[in-house]
This record gives sequence, C-alpha cells and structure tokens, in this order.
Amino acid sequence: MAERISDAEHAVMEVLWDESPLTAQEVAERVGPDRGWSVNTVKTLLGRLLAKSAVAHEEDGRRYLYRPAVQRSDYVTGESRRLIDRLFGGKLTPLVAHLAERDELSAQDIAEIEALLKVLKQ
Amino acid sequence: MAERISDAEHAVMEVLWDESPLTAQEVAERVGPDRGWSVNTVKTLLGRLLAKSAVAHEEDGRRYLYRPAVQRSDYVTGESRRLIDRLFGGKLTPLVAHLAERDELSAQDIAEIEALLKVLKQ
DNA sequence: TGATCTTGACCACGGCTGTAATCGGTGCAA
DNA sequence: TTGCACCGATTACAGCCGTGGTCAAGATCA
Repeated sequence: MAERISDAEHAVMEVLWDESPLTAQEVAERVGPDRGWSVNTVKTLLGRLLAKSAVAHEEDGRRYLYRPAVQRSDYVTGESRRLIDRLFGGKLTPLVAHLAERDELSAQDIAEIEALLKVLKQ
Repeated sequence: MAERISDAEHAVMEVLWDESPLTAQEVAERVGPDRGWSVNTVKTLLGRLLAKSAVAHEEDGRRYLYRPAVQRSDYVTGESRRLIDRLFGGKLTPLVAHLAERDELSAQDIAEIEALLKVLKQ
C-alpha cells in the first residue's frame, strides 16, 4: 500500500476524493479540462492506481465504479512527512522559519497559525 | 534552471551544499555509505546535475571540482511551495492544522513555532 | 441481423530515474 | 617505455511515468 502515487495519478485521486464512486468517464470529465487528458489516459491512470491498491472498483453493469482506497488524509500526511524529513530534519519549525525568512508568509498567515496554536494548546 | 532535481540527485546536492568544492570521488565517499552507491553512480548523477545547471565544475588538473550552482534555500523554498500548493491550497496554516490533527506535533513543536512567530511579528 | 458505440484490457513509446559497466585518454611507477 | 590506475564521457538497461492508441466483447440501434 505504500506504493508511491505519481503526480498524474494524484490528479485522479483528487477527483475521487472529492466525489466517488465515479465511472472512468466521469473521472475523465472532471480531471480532463484542467489537464487536457484523453479518456484513455485517465483509464490507464485508474488502472495503475488499481494495481497499487490506491483505488478500488466495483462492477456496475458493464463498467466499473471507482472509489479511493486510501484516505486523502493519510496521503497528505505521508507526503508532508516526506518533505519535512527530507529537507527540514523532520521538524516543522524550520519549515515555518524558512518560509518566513523567504517572505512567503503574510502577516495574516502568521496570525492564523498563532490562533490555531492557541487552540491546540488547550 | 527550473529543471527538477530528482531524489537521488538531491542526495548529491546535499553533500555539496554541506561542503564544496569537492571531487566526484569525495562526493561519492560522503554520499556513498548511506546509499551504497558506486562511484560511477555518483559520477552519473553529477553529470546530470551539470547538464541541468544545478552544479558547476571547475577544472583542477585532470579532474573536476564540483560546487552547487543553485542555493539550497531556493531549492527548499521551491519544494515546499510545491507541496503546499498541491496539497493545501497554497496556504501553510492547513498544513500545520493537518499535522496537529494527526498528532504529528509535539507540545514542544507547538511552543517552538509560537516562539518563532512571536519574534516574526516584531 | 448487421453496423456502430462503449468499455475495460492491453500495447506502445519516448523520456526520466536509479544504478552501474565500459571506453578512451593521460599521468605515474617500474 | 610500458603497463596500470584514475578520470571524465559514453553507453546500458530495467522500471516508472505521461500520454494515448488498438483490440475484443458486449450493448444498442437501425
């Protein structure tokens, strides 16, 4: 299950996390416009995701309905950890510090995070 | 210059960011143990990084000395933004919230970030 | 009942990645 | 001077990725 989900595959997953189950056709309609993918491309990606058990399908007459088999939340945690481990020694603080240093943080961002942390401490 | 640096290439970059200039041999000695790479592998990676202008080299007799041509800080910012854009709508707060929710944040982490933000506000 | 459409399965293919062997030149030891 | 060791360059090669075409089987429509 720890098979990595590629970039293109991720786009498909986002569609399914947003709404499921969907047919391949429907996934293509939702993901296509942004990416300009053909239905075939989407089907290939669904097939690969199926192979790595990231989505599941159930039969619906002569086609399949696809739904995610991994939770977005788990995926997001994994990817975040990966980045933080790889670039910031596993600690979140340096990430925040880095972004702040690079002016990637607005005053509002800072206020938001502060408010969040205050709640967390309770 | 916006050529993506792959995972294996990144390991080489970390060595050079830590210390440079270095010969291919020296890079291999520093990166090899962890990864178990042969010198040849490291040379290939250096060649690819050279091709995408992520490192530069200067001649030193009959070998080269390699040094980074992109700053770690820039790379780190880029990768961080990528993740945050892709998974958190471009905002840092949801990342922090997500990790907190998943118990990936210790009380100390929270205290550290709070302290950091306090300084930032001044 | 034959032509057409739909759908999933499978194939293709060039590019990138990870990993390394090999080649050709050159300087040094014997 | 000859052979080896070392160096960068070139080549290899399997696996993954992005992208999409082809095929066979069933459904549908005329």
